[in-house]
Amino acid sequence: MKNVVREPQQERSIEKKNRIIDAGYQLFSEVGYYGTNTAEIAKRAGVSTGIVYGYFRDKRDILICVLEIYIERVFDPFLKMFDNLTVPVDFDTIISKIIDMAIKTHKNNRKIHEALHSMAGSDEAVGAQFIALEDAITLKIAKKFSNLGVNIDHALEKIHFAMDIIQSFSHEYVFDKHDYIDYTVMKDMVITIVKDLFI
Amino acid sequence: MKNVVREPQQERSIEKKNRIIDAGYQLFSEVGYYGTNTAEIAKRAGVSTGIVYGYFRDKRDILICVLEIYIERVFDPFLKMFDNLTVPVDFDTIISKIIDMAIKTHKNNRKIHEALHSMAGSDEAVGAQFIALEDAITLKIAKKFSNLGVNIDHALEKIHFAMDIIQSFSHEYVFDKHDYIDYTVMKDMVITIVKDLFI
Amino acid sequence: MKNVVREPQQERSIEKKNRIIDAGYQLFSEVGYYGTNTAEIAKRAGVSTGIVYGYFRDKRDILICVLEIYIERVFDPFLKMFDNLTVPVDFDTIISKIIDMAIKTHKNNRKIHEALHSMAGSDEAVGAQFIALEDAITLKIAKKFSNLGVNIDHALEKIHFAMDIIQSFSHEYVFDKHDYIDYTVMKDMVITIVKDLFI
Amino acid sequence: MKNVVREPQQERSIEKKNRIIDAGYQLFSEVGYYGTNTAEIAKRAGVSTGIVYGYFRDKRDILICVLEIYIERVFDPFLKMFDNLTVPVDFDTIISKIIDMAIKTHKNNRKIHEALHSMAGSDEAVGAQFIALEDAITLKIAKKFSNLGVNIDHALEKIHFAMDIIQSFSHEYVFDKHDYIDYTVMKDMVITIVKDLFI
DNA sequence: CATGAATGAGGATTCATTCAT
DNA sequence: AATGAATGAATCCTCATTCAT
Repeated sequence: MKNVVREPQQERSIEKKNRIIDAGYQLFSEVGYYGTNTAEIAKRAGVSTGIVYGYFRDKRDILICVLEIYIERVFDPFLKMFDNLTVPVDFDTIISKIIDMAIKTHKNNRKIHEALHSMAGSDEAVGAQFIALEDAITLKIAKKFSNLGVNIDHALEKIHFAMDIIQSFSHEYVFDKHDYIDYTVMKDMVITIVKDLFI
Repeated sequence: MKNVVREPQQERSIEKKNRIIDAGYQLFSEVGYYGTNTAEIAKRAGVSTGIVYGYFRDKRDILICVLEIYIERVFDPFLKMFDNLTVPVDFDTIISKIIDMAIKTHKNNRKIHEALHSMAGSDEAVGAQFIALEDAITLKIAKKFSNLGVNIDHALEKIHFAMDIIQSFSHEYVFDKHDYIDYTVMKDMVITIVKDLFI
Repeated sequence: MKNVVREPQQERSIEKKNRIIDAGYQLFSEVGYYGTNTAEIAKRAGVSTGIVYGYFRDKRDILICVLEIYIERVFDPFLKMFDNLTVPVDFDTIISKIIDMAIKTHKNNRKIHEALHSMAGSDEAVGAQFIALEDAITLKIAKKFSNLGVNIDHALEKIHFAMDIIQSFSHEYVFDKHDYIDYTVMKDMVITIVKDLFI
Repeated sequence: MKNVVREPQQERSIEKKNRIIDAGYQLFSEVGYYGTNTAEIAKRAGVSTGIVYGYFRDKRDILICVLEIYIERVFDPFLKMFDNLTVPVDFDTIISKIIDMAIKTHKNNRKIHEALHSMAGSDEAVGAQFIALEDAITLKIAKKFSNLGVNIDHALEKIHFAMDIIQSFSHEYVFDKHDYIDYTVMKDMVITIVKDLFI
């Protein structure tokens, strides 16, 4: 029974595992998955190369954990925005808030976002995680509306697509920086479009 | 003077260079940039590994050329759609056509699209190319409208964002396949939204 | 004073040391010396990896102990067969019995036998042990005959060689399984040959 | 199609492949399979580590090739001894010759013999090769006798077992060196025994 | 005595790139 | 211009052994 990955119970161990994930997070952000080697991760985490394999099956396993952290960090606050929603839904406010948050998280995580997304194509599990995430968000929001008694035609399609648009815009906003674009104008466009979808 | 990359003049040479690019195109599509090695590219192209470095500075150089071909293949026909545009602009028709074409090119090039996009984050030149491309399209379309005497408020922002939405949807359409989504419905949403932007 | 190997006095300790040896015995049998790692030995023995080095200098030291156990288990009963020998020696019976026992022990210990023998070539101590063992057996049997007043020309050579033949046959019998060989016939050949040596 | 092993056509290449095999042969002899690393093999062969994997799938592949060479070197001359056999068979002479040759080849190849045999237990292919070899020898000799019109009861068992005995003796002769054994006496015993088998 | 986390040297293998022909 | 053999640094991962607790 080789390749057994320790499931750390000790506080110190958990902290060490987290340090490794953090190091991976940073390095994948900085130089991408393929630009990072395990020795570097270990060094950055302040541990030996060997122990990395005490906590993770392999390098890819670190990637998966980084992905989990990323999702937690980026999407959990996003989902929480819908917890306090009340009727009548003030779409104007919520949409604006969501876009602001999307921009903010994109800004704070732009490099790791790129790095992870670029793996989605080649690594099945990573791709699946992203899809699962979109599903979770779409379904959760739909359920929320349903619970509030708000009926929306083609709710799933609208929610999903609104998300796509917002993502796309946030990405645009944070990365591309086409200098001929007035992003304030564009942001208003997004708000209008998304609002129109739901009202 | 080492590392001089031959600019092939002979027909045979040009054809050989293209074969290499094609091989790269295929392999990057199939297994991604990091999953491909130069020996494999050479073999697929029917040339020796050595000569690859006669035509290309390094492996990345092949990537850049593949990217060029990709852009040519995918975006040139896209741009041509606007050549025959006449006033009054039939937005309904043109938007529908564009979406159909976007879906079609996404379908035909889904793997290479993934592969190249995943490089945009880690390779500056690749990222720059994508941005330049978006610029070219946005500006060309804007100019076309201008030439036709069609005045649109915030034309650049609208065109750019319309493109983003269509890209996003095409991607969604071709890749994700969330089973709870009715993509026909979504497509109509996209058409409506984009039309509303311009009318 | 580092690296001092504890000589366990406590009963519990002795039992623990034996458990480690047993674990080594099993694992060396199953996957060979190089296919076994110390962590696995510790786990199988139900002890920590660290304490293994409390009882053994290093991994090889476990091997040596396993070898001792092996010799004890396999050859002691063999030697005991000669204890009750009486004159006139009934070679027919004793040879037959010895062959049967050799086959039986080979069968019961085939894997560890392989594992240990394969180390004899590369590890001097292991090789020496095997030689010492053969010496012990040969000399003990010779002495027995001498004590019984049985005189045999070139007794040492005959005994030693008889042993070789029987070993070789047992090995053949248990391992090779050439399907064109009738091992019953072969066994009779062995008995005849060995008998002829001594009568 | 990765991991393609060059099948060298060029003279220079064949010579290089042989140099690697020879280096493996030597090193496996000197320090065993597990005591040898590929870098060392490459160095000894005067090539780079990389090219080793141009000629061999992996380290084990080198072992297999070494085994082939070993078999060729050791057993081919052995088989050739039977080519010129005529009736009536002079068992006395041929057996004596075979034993002499067996001793000689054992002497010349004692270390590699040990190294390869020690792998037979853990590597299925190596084990199978040894068995196939014994089969080939046994069957070839049997056929020879048959072709010569020499009829032997239980020929296969006798030939096989004679081989076993000779092997065993040669091994004894070359390796063990129990100092109380007179190997000249023992050799005569072997000759007598084997002769008695066939006459 | 005991634990099991930690170490880090070592090893097999890959692959972008160069070079002799 | 072309070949493909050759290079060797780099990488992932293992595991015997040590050490803090």
